[in-house]
Amino acid sequence: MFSNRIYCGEINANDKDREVTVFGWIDRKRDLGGIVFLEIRDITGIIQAVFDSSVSAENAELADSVRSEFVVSVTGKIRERTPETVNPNLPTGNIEIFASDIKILNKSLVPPFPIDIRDSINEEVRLKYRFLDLRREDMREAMLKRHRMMQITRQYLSDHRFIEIETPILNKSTPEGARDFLVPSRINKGEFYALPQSPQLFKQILMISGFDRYFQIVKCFRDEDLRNDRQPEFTQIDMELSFVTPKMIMEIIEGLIKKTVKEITGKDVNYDFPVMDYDEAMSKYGTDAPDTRVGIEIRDCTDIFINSTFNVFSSALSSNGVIRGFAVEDGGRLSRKMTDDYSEYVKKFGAKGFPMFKYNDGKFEGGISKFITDDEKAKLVEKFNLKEPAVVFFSVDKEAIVNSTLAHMRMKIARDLDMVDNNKLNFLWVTDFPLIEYHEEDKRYYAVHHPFTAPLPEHAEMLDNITPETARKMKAQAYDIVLNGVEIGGGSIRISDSAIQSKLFSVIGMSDEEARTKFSFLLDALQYGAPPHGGIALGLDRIMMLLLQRGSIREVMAFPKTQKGQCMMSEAPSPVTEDQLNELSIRVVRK
RNA sequence: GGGGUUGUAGCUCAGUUGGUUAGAGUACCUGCCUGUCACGCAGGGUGCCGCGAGUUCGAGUCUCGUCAACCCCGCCA
Repeated sequence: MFSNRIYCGEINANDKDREVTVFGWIDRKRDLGGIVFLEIRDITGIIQAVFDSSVSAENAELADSVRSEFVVSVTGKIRERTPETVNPNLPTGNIEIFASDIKILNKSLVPPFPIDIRDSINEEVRLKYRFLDLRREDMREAMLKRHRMMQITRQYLSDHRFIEIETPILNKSTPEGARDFLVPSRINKGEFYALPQSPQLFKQILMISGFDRYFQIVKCFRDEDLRNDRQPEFTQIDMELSFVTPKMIMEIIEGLIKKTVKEITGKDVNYDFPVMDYDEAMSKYGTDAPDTRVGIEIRDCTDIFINSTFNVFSSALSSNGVIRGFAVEDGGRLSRKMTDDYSEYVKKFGAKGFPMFKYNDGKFEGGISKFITDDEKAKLVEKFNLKEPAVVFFSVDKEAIVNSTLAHMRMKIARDLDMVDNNKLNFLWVTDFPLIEYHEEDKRYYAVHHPFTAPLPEHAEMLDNITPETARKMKAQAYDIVLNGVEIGGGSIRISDSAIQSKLFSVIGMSDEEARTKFSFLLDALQYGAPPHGGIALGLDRIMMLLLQRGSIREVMAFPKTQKGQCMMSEAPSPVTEDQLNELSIRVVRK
């Protein structure tokens, strides 16, 4: 019965006079009495079928009896529409099926929300009825393009000699980094697997095994709080290569990205991805993932105000703070209300305020301008290259707060003033991340990327003599790829010198025994002829989100979870039976 | 753990200063209609105003609490 099927969206004028049968859902019905139009939808698109009661009253009556989302088969002859009845809004709008038969294959309840229009519907309802939501145009497009991206990736990487190898989902827990999802072991009572945060250790093992280029499109799991670009399970395009430099990896990734962007969006990315080191990104943009679509840059003004008598500035400077700011050439569009709101808004970043002044016709006005000396004014004009009417904002606090505040406000103001070009795709490599970071509260160092990341060769000896200050200066062979201010991937060259590896472990406060219990198999393997190697992982969901210009990665995932990690459709997570718990020797403690 | 926004018909949303019978569009149901394509026309209200307390003669509206979704900080590479 289904063997002579043709897809709705694939019928065209060349099929004229052909008798076809389509199978699909009722997208819409227009009953004009003696004539009934049905729009039939399948995975490829929509086609109109016509039922004329003067040809078959029986068929027209049956067509009239269908409702939205009924599943039908329609048989008939393809014919061209007369010019005045062509629908230019429909890809198949120049033709239609002149139906000779219709069968109702299944009925449907009235759907809880419309399938046929691109209206924004409450996400809670969409997620509960995801099976219906996925029938809608936006989701269908997202799923088809996501499939396309995975196909391109597999083809491209295979062409570049990468081999796709699966790694375990049931894994060993390592308390470094994000929280693990744990899975109790029935056979080994009291013990747990962890779901992988990434296949990091296994892909390094594969290098040692001689598979010199590995890749995998793989689910990763992190039990952390959610955001619009963060889900507890997400998909990475993970890879690892032997005998490579960062430059080689970056070239391979650029090739893949450019091909993907072309296929998914039709756009050409005809520039080499700029490379910026971490220190420059932090000083100009206050973040390691700058959105370079916005030209506003941060400038350090600490030296200008070193002798300032303005209390806000002087007290911050006396407690080791910094003063940084940026200028917005706003053409007078920033209102008093907006700047007032901003000084409230910055509090979420830990800032106490958001001092500003306006620059107009060579004069400083409003805000803190009366606390600025003529000498300071001259220096500020030069520092920010002030010419046009502009507003200059400052942040004054500890460096981390200043960076965070300015990074966020730079983007917020740009969005408020409509200064962000949504058609741009600004890719950027950020390199030379710090290798380790000192945590004030814990009084210890942490690996910024992960503890197998190699330092820059010329910085390796700094490991012998680490202080919180020198730690900031020791850089890693680590690189992130950023698109429009979102980190879409990152990786590093790994340590293959066991002396450096054990030094690094000791610096981050991990004893040999501790390292051995956590990573024993990798440390063992590294002693059996480990090739120099490195890798990278791309966030598939985030890339799709950005390329399709969707507001969250949930829009490009078939079955995402809510912010509380729940699936509205299956209602996971859920309690389990006492028997199941007993079998696992687990008791739930209720608080 | 914290801050914010939202929650009224299946869906999208309005609802004034607290005022007596809670509305619009759409969907849905019934009928009419032979070239529609967001078809049109006529008729029909299908409601736990998220939930629970409180204030009040009276609460969709005010207060407190609570739940959920979303956004953000912390957290997370």
